[in-house]
Amino acid sequence: MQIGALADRAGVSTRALRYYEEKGLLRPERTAAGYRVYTDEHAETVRRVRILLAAGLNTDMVREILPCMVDDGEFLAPGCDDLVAEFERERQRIDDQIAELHDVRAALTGIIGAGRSSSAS
Amino acid sequence: MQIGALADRAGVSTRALRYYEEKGLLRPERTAAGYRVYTDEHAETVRRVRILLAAGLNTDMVREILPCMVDDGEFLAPGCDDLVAEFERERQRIDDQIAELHDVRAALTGIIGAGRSSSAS
DNA sequence: CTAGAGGTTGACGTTGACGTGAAGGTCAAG
DNA sequence: CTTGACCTTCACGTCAACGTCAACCTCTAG
Repeated sequence: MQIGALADRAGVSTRALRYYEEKGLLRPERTAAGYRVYTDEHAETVRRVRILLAAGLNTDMVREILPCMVDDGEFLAPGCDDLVAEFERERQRIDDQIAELHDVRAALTGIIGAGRSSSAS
Repeated sequence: MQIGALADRAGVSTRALRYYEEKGLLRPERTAAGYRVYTDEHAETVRRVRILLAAGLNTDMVREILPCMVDDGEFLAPGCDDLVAEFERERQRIDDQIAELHDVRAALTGIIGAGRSSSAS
């Protein structure tokens, strides 16, 4: 699979895929001519990258987490033990973020609800 | 209250306060010399601005929402009716974001838990 | 009156995740 | 053997929410 095909399939730009490689998130093979070649595993990796980035992690964190995300989640990849503390900090950050989002959501709901009642009056 | 005092009290930089004003989120009075003068209400507004920005809204959305956030939340300020649809889209965005965060949180928890069990082995 | 703390308006710098050409190599099709 | 789609590597542009620095003004205290 070449870069364009993966881009279509994953719904991202080719620029993004090259960027992910530049940041060490993706390591495609190369043809003799220098063309990037991707596998289905790369596609799965891209899916995970998108989710992690969308959650507010930066590429450095994603690069550290990716090798620790094994399919079954049964045990940890070697070297991931040392990163647990960092992951816990990140999880705390996410919890804070979720709490803030709930607050804003409640505020919005209040406004929207008030809008309904005021438009009904 | 001058800009430095509000900055200390609200835990933000003076630059941020001037930026909020530039974006129309804050309208302090001025002394004859041109110094900005803030009230307790401005402090409350800044608190709300921080929360909304932290939740991923941009200054344009915050500017629209702020006048709709009345203290009791009982009824809506005039002109806010028209924005309800926009607020509902924003709430949907927040819901999506929360869902994504929960996914990532679960993934992190899986990794952290696996780390514990593997380090115990 | 003078120092110093704090205020003012520009205006350019920063960061992260890409967008957007430019200039050129590669490859299957006609 | 050339067109056209796709690929390559630079390398500068973008956008939001500020940070930072410059040059200058204002107010209070000693």
